[in-house]
Amino acid sequence: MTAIDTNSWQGIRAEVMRRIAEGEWRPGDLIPGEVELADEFGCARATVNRALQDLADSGLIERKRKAGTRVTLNPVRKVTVEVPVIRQDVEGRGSRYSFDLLGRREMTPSPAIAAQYGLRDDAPLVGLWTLHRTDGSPFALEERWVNLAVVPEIANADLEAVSANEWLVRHMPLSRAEFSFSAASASTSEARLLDCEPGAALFIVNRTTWAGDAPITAVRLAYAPGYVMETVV
Amino acid sequence: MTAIDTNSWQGIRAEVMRRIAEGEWRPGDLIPGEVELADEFGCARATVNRALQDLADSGLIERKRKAGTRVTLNPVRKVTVEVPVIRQDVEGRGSRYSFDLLGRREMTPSPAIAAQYGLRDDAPLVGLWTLHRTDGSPFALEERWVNLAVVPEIANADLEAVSANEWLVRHMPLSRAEFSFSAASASTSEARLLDCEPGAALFIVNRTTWAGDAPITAVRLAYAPGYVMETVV
DNA sequence: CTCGATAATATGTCTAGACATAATATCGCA
DNA sequence: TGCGATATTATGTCTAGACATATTATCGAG
Repeated sequence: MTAIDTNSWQGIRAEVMRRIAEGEWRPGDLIPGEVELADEFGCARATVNRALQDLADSGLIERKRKAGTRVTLNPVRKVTVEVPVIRQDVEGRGSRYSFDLLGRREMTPSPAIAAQYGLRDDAPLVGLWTLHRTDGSPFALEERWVNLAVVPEIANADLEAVSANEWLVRHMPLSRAEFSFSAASASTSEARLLDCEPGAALFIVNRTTWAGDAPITAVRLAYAPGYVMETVV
Repeated sequence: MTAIDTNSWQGIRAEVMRRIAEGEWRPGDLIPGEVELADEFGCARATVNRALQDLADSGLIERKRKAGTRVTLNPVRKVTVEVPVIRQDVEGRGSRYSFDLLGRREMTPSPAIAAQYGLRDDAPLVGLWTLHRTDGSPFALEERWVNLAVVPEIANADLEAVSANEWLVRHMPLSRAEFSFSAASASTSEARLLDCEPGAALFIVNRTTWAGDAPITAVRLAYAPGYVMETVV
């Protein structure tokens, strides 16, 4: 028998999930307190606590001090997706990765960009346009700007050899990132580069990476038609 | 001073994040072991463990028994997004929610659907088409099928009064769901219903909900142009 | 030198008990 | 009755110690 022992926190989590899944505890219900469950499962309260905290993190239950724990009314709200580094995304599908650096331009932010990221309008930026390929075919089109005030060294980097993304990962400390996902129609130039019809629906990922208050880099990735992003368990 | 006490697990997490963010510990580096950190911070090892586990969950560090803990090489991979119930999404933006039930049809699965979900080809399904509105304007178009073998009662439900989604939330126990996100061009009928140009790029969310091995319902949501899904902190 | 058994080690988890904290319930007073 | 102070309670967190487990390092035999 490979069943999970019921007095491990994962076993308790599974049992609580089962009771919720089978309707024993219904959405909105108050479930027994930690001491009661610990008693039932014959384990320490801390173990029950670990299990319930995990379930609360995943949004299945809601907990409040003194008020107790209840099953969430609107179940699936938080979802985790993986936004892979493109190279790994491609290679993970068993294909060969390559990229073309299409263009590179020193620039200052447009008023909209300057306002959005709190940059001075004479802040030095580098704009980079890259086409990522899978087995030679277009995979995603990347439009990126990098804040030279924060990362001046990138001005001298050989971005033909290493993609800007990988360069930044290797040279900058980790930091906070914000993502958004949307859809957009391919412009004529995007269509040409991605080898699709103008107006085709593209999946768009925007990512901004920050170091403290200063934005390091902002990226817009337009995936070739057919790209699907899936949730992980 | 509202600074977080350094010997609470959240304080330790913050300190570890700071050391990573400021480059003290660089991507790929091995960081000190739990006992060493516990000693440095003057707390129990379990407290350090809690902090590091949390950071590992968020993908900032990677941990292996005996091998130790190191800073992740490819920082931002796991991202959490909220996929709200549409009514709450609309009302959360301060708008009035309404919906039209466009159509409803008893059906059996197409061969593709049957294969995908492991259904018999004579399994009874209900197909539902709904237009969700925000302040009267089209917001999202929903195409849904419900597995009548699992939820026979929905055949008699008044789905003009309560949307199918809310009915299911209220009557079915919570269960596992799978999501995918993509982009698609609006068909002529979709364009008419969503009040946009045919071919416009639509953001698509697919969701399948399972009870054990049996799929309960599958939904395809096509959002009106302009919809952006953002990550939560 | 290679391979398999064994030792060493960092993380994973559990326990029992304690105190902290937030939110609710209740009581007493005006 | 209304309201503020107080008690109660469920969860949140920490500790010190113990044992479990995965993985790596090492050592010995062939």
